[in-house]
Amino acid sequence: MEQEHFALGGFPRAQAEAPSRGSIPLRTRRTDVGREVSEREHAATVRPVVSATPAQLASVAVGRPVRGEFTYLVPEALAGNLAPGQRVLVPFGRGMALGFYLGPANAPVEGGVRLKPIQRVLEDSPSLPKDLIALLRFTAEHYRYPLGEVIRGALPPGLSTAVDEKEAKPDIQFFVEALVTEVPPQLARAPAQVAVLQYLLAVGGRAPLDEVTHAIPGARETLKKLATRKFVKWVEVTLQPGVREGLVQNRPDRLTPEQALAVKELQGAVDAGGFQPYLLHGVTGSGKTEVYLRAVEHTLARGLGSLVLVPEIALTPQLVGRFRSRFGGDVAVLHSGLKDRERLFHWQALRKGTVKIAVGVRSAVFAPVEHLGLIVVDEEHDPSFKQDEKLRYQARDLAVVRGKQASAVVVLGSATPSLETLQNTRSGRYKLIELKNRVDDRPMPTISLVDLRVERPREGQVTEEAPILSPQMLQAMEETVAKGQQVILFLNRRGHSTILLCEVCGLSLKCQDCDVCMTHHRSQNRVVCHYCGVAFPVPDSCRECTGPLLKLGIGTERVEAEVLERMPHARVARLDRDSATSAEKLTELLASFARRELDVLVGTQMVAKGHDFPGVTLVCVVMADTSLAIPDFRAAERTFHLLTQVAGRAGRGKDPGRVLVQTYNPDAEPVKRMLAHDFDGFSKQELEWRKALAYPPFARMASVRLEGEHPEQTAGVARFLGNLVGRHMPPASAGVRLLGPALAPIARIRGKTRWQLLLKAPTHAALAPLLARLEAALADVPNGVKVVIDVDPGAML
DNA sequence: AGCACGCCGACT
DNA sequence: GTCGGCGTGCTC
Repeated sequence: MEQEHFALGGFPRAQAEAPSRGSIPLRTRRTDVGREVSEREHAATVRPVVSATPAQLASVAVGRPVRGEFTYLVPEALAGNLAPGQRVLVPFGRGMALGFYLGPANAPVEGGVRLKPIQRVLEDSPSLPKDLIALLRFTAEHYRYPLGEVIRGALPPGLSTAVDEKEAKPDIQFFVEALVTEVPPQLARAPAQVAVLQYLLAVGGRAPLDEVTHAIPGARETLKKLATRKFVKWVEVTLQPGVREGLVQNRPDRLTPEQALAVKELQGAVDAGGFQPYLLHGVTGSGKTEVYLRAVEHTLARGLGSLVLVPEIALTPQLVGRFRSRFGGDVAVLHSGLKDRERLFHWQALRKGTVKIAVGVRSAVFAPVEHLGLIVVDEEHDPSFKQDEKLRYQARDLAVVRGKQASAVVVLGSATPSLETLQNTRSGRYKLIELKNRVDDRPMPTISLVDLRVERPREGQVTEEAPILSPQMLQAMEETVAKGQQVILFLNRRGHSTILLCEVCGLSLKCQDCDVCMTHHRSQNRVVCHYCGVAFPVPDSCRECTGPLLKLGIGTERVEAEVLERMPHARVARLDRDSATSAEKLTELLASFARRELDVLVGTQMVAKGHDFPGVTLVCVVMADTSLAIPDFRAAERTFHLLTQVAGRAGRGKDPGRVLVQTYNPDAEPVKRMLAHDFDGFSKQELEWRKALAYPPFARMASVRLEGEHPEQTAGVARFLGNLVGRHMPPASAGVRLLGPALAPIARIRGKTRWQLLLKAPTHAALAPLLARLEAALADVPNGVKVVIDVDPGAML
């Protein structure tokens, strides 16, 4: 408001605004005919006559964190040579900046700015294809992020700096190829070589060297040994279409009737051309991946490109392997481990159309796949599709937008679809394809409940030694291991005990800088804050009153310890962020479990994701309650997803699976419904609840998060922004609601006070003007307070 | 993000 | 009296 007044010179709005629209920034000038015209008019009437071409003005996104597009003059030498999507060098501020030519600008800039000319063009053919420009523009607009930064972030590092075009070095890539079809017995005493060879065989016998060395550390040396023993050979491959002979050996001949129908439907849609979104709702183990593969195969045969998004490559090596083994060099696998040069190479290969399939994590939604015919989002409900820093985009949502812009078929696949996608299907926007049965008629696992209120009486004392595995669970584990089958134990909390409570004064040990309890990690003999990472030796008494500390709340470390104690003969490992410290460690642990070198795997949600371990016949949920109490409107949905996904790890091989769920809340909706395999019932109920309270998918949200050193100042800014929203609130009929400002659920992290505001509205369009206001107001926020706007937020924490 | 301009403390 | 602290503001 203050700013508006200042800009308008204190005139009453009505008087000041009308003339300002057209003429404020324009000086007048005298023309040949002696008539006074404004510069705007001058530009419009005289310039085309004086100099030849009308398209002398270029709209350019500058690769700096500044909002909006900038207008530049097109030097005569470049006129006609510019193509949208080209990287250009532009004078910006005092120096030069990387820019992206977006197209001709139609009007000169207001405010009497003297335009500067584009310095030069950095490449002959545009790095950005046209349809990507549209997607990136949408992204910048929707998620309120500077367009130049959005573009720069989408490009591989080699293209996101102002250097001249460079061809990615290798048009060849090193592959390694297995010369045997199974692990030869003479390797029995060389586990490293076995591991590498097994990886190679698992992905179809051939893989890029980089991929293998990324998956298995030290594989380079191991491969050299294998090569001298003639078990593998090195191949130089020119990445061009048609290098996939002999790569289709794991293609099943038969599909289930459901799969066949799904494939037929998708192939038909690809043939028909045009935008068509689908939800592929298939129970765990129903063979969704094979449906994707067939659809991609068909799309490729039509000469069209495919884009496949997966939640986390490290957790889905099998899926990547299947794409690799089916399509060989026609696939670009885009993951975080790529080196700059590889990234650039893949980008250019896709851009040139020599590689037509991209498989990757959320950022791959911006991969320059040419002639896009099909987009697949696997495990579409997975929260990792939402980026939680900088540009806070939802890759699954952008995939649908991209599909629409490119007139492509979009397949969102999941066993537990998000309620957003489900609602889009119910409303008829997406078509539904269902896979209700598992492949080979494998039964769904049987699920049974252990009511901890009954099964684990407190016996009058709560101690560190109180058992956490019920007799039923232990017995089931014993039976399973005795049969040579495998067990997964799931608990979504790290550490040994999660609360250290003083027996005398009742205070629990909290982090000094964060508003959370410290977790005891016994293996490190330390207490750790899971938010800021601070750690120190376990205190033996209360900080306040020196009373003795009680260790409450269980984590995976404690579960592991108990399994080791109760089943000393079993081979046990733990999989969580503490044990899988690197991507390599993680793959190694998973591979080791897959090779059945372990009987029991204890883990956090890392064990829940799409793994395919045929040996697992028992899944135990140690405590289903951990994610129920989180103050987030999606807590129930998350819990249901997590439980269903982890249960889905059971019985994927020839032996039937079973699931045991321990809980203190057997009547909680997600627990009850998961037990009954009742996805429809759960989602119906949950959707009703969301509708009643106007939460997504029946509303759009944006959250404004503040974080600041000084509690008072931060609170002040939160109130300021709250007032600002209040003043610009549209009429009540628009249905926009402001919740807060309020202290965030975790009010302090790393010593910074946190506040948040939540905006809800029936549509994003109703929200957009408010967000624009907020964004403009951020300039007035003092430096000590950081504010971010999160459009379509994932978690509320 | 850079890189200015711009008003208040310790130094030749 | 100057050198310089980093607080706001702009970059076509």
